[in-house]
Amino acid sequence: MFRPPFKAKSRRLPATSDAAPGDNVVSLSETRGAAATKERILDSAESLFMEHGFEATSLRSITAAAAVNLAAVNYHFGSKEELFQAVLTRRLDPMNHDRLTLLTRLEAEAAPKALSCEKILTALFIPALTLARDPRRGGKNFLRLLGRAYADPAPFIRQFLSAQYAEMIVRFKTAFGRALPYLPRKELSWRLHFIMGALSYTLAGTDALKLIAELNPHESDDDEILLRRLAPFLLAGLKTPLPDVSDVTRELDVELARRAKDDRARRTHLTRS
Amino acid sequence: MFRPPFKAKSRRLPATSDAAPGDNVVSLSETRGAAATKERILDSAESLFMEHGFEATSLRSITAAAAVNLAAVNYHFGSKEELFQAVLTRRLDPMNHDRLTLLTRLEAEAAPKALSCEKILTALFIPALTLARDPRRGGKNFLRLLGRAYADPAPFIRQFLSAQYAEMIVRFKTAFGRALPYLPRKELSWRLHFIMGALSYTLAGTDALKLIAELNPHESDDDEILLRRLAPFLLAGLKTPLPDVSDVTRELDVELARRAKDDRARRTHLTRS
DNA sequence: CTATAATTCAAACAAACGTTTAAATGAGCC
DNA sequence: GGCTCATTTAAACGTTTGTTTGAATTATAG
Repeated sequence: MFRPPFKAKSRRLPATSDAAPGDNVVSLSETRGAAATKERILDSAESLFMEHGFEATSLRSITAAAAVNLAAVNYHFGSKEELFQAVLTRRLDPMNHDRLTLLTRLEAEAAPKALSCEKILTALFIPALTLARDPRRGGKNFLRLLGRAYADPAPFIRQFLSAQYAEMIVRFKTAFGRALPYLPRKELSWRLHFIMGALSYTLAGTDALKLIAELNPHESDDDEILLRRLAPFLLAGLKTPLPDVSDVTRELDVELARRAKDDRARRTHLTRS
Repeated sequence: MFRPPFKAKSRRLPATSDAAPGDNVVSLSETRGAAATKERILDSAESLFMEHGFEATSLRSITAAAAVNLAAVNYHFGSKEELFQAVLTRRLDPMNHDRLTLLTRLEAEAAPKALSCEKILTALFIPALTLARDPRRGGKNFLRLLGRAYADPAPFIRQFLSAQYAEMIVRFKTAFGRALPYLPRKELSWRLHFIMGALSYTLAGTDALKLIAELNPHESDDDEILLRRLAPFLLAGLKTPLPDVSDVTRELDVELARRAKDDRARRTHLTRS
């Protein structure tokens, strides 16, 4: 009997994991015990969810890769959805916390002057890069998984990500607002939206576009090079003057007007024939 | 008996659809017949794939929404995967063809001078916008679906998209290369990658980030406004000087160095204790 | 009208899915 | 040692999945 207490916030831990939180013993030489089982499941799930997506990854493939019993997922996490959230939380939570900490420190260092956009963007990028470069954790896998989760239609994923990102986004938006006081708040919201989109999309590393870039395989795997190129690109967009004085919107208007005219012409031609 | 000939490239069409290709009779007042069945399936599949993704959408839900028999999908398209490809092809093929045509025309108009980045970006955006605004076709649904397909891990989707985009990407890359001759080809590849990513991500319209933008609901649905904001943003990034003289990379280096130092300090502290 | 091929239909298929069950196993405490 | 939990295990649960089948239906051609 004895139903799994997976809903309990803090249940009695097994003997193998009585290390205080904060110690980085993680799970070295820990090959059995409940905590080790949970971690093996999380690791396998992370790479399999990354590779095939949430729906297309079966619990059987996860438990097989983790060398644990099928029922272990439901016992330790409750359900497949909760497992997925646990996979995301494990790395996303520290990363976003890292971002906030770094932003706060940089703000304190720059006080009383406002932080530059360069430094704010740095606070956004560095924690992601740190995660990607950490060899202990499957950081690269995770960032890909995260990028995919952003585009996943499943409601529970979207809800979860919104909640996870909400606080961080607000903080960064006010920071950027201070750095770009001339920029209307709504325009800033758009640009921040574009930045987060480009970041998550780029880190997802969809190889569907690898042929666009003609990159050396090893180079496209280096996230540092990637962010080093992405950051100036996004920063230029962030700092650009308001769109209503831009050349490109004028070109858009020209073509839109031409299409409208063509459309009218085609319509009258059809009614006459 | 009479097995479905869904592999035959051009099989005899039913009586209701003997219109020559190119006529835009589409399927008005066509509520029965094989062609109408195929189109109803495509419409339902488009919106359901958009809403739930490929894996999470069942053939039963598609056929129910289309009011056709369950077996109709396998009869007319062969399999679920082929149906998905048909859904993408139906709109993506004309849209990319439209892009190439528009680019060619603009190049001819500007000859012998090189095309400006603004005009090239226009050739990239206008066909997508035209598709989105066409009320006859579920353009908006489709663009969302497309954005999601870009992030889908399924191999057959990635392969398919690569093939669909290959030609168009090459043409646009050479056009941008002519407009930005000072820019190294590899850097251009990166920036084009970022542009395609931001475009697909933005058009996907993931509402996970709606709270970032604090937008009016109706405003976030207007793809024209969206592209009007996105275009100047991306254009500024495209035209920005090389990253090795950028301020933001310097800031990235500062923080990376600091992290490396902290890391060394932490390591020595641990070995001493 | 009749023959013939194309399409639709209800039903069934085997396989895979997430989840649940109850017994077996394991380790820590008195 | 015996007791008590937490954990693991193998098996089965009931659904749902994409696909196939063969007959019924419909439309076209001669």
